[in-house]
Amino acid sequence: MATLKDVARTAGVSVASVSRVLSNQPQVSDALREKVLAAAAHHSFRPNAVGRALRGTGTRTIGLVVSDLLNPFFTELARAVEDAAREAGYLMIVGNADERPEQQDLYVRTLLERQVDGLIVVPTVETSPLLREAADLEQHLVLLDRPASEVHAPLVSSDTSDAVSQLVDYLVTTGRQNIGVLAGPQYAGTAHQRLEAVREALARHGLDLPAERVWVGDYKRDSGRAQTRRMLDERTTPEALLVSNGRMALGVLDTLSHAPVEGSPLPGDLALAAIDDLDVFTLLRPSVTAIAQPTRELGRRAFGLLLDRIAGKPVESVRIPCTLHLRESTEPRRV
Amino acid sequence: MATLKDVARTAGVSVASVSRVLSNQPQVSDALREKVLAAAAHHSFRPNAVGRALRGTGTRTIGLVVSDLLNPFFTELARAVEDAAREAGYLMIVGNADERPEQQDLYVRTLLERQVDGLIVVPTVETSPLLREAADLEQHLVLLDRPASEVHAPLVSSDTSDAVSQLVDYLVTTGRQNIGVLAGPQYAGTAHQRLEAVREALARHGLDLPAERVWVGDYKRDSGRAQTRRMLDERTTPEALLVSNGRMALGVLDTLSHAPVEGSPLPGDLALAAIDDLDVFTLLRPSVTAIAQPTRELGRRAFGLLLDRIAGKPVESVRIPCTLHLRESTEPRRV
DNA sequence: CTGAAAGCGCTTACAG
DNA sequence: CTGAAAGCGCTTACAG
Repeated sequence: MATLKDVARTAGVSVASVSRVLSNQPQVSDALREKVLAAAAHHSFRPNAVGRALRGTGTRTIGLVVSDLLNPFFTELARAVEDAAREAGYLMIVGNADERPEQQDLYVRTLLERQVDGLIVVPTVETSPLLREAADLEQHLVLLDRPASEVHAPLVSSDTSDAVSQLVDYLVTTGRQNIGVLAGPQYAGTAHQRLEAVREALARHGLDLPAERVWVGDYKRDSGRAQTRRMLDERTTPEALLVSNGRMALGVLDTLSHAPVEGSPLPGDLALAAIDDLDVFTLLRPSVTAIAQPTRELGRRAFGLLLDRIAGKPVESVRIPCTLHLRESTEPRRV
Repeated sequence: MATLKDVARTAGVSVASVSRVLSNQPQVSDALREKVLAAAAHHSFRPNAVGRALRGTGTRTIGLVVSDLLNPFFTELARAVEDAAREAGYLMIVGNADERPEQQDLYVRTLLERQVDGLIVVPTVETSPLLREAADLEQHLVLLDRPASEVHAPLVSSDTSDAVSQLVDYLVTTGRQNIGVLAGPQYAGTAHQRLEAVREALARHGLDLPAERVWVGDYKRDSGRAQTRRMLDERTTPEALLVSNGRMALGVLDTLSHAPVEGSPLPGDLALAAIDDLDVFTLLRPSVTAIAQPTRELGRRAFGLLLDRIAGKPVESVRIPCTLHLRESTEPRRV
């Protein structure tokens, strides 16, 4: 590949002049500009961003590390961050931690070494010494979706409590008091919050959430299947089940539709709702009630905060409320 | 951030020695190694990959530009490439062209400027001067999933013809001769191939595929909805419809399930099959027959070819066959 | 085994 | 308006 030097030689000018022309600096004569542009075109010159970055003007690159890129929620989140980044002239590099702390740290380390101008992380686990260190070393860091303890960085997350509260109100007032939860994994900061939101909403009706009505999965589809089998085996099926994320809900549905008893128990016997709204929920029969997260808004705000941090402005954590979509899967019994 | 120079100063040695220790070169004394490691730890030293890359040892980064990252097929494809890259010690940067040629070129240009060691592209359109130029300038380029004309680069793609042939055989021998196709957009190289595969399979049975039984969408869900409405309005519904990708099939299902006539026409009246197998197809009722692409294999092979190119080995294009999954949506009429 | 020095491709004060 | 020169952080022949 041709370099500035090559272009300078064919144009018969200095590399400094070539650099000025190609970076659109105003103080250059038209004659010089013309010579340089012709030479650049002749060489199919493409600037080397590595050289430029080393000089210290930043890399115009941000990193995004998500906990699981195959999860459609994170795919859409990544997409929102990417759109915002591209509009602002930044390139986004995504790393997929796949819910593995070592892999998360591998990406964080790699991205820092590549001198990204800032980093957005959906923490896989609640605690990471590397993230803590990065924040303390004044790296530009923004947390997204999930909190991470002792990491001094702003967090952009969704607030499920209002929507959960509306959902619980609806279930209880239509006769379902015996409500169970398929919660997310301990290590994910969101799992705990969502569980608490249900507990508080129930408490407002004077109801409690005993341990035998809480199952725990890992946010993947298979755990939805496994926990549902356990629930059916234990004959402890509640009247309504609130599933902490979308993919587990698919697993639940899959197992219910293959349950030993002919026919699906929905919605007659078991009302079902998910936190996290998937495209397909409207296609299934019964369609699935869900709490939709403000996904694109989350991504957009996270990038906004990061830009502010890079620009040295003060930033604060942000919480954005979710929306409840009532569908067939929570309709009251017909009796 | 601390640099090699800082570490050298505190260790009381030269930067060359620090570099040698930190890159695990063998010819260093234990005493020196110890001093350097201590100093590096003291500074929380993190090597600057930009400095290293400029020196000319490559960036250990590859770029992947996909035509639409929100399409689960490409998400999984990206994931497969990422896994292969990570295992080989490479970082992958994804760019999402969103089916827009200018955006594809933006990413290709940006990635080349950042000195990626190689580039894998799912071409949004059949032709791109920039891609052609990149290939001709000896950049390491591999095309994935879709061909691009006049671009001198190897292609890794899936071969649907066998699976389509099996599917058509099944439909015809079980009494469905009037077969229609919802094809993909002209600009995608795969769309044409898939349509031809159906045409050839039908020809083997002495059947043809007239223009009035071919609808054209853009691989997105909404176009599945729109074309289905057209089909219903025109009262030209065939006995079986083969949809060229998964998301359009979801749109078709959505519209059929809301069709004016009560009840879904599946599978009694209209057999449905998709090219591209989505997770949810097994959850829907009827479950949806699909031709599954060897997604992970495609991603893995593409990265393999790229590594070979980078290593200077000769590489050839690869085609990998698809697999047919017969499900309820193509079951013969019960009559 | 270790160090001094050159150089990767760029940008930007500093002169003129 | 233009050029010569320094320097970003690293690696690697070249000496010793």
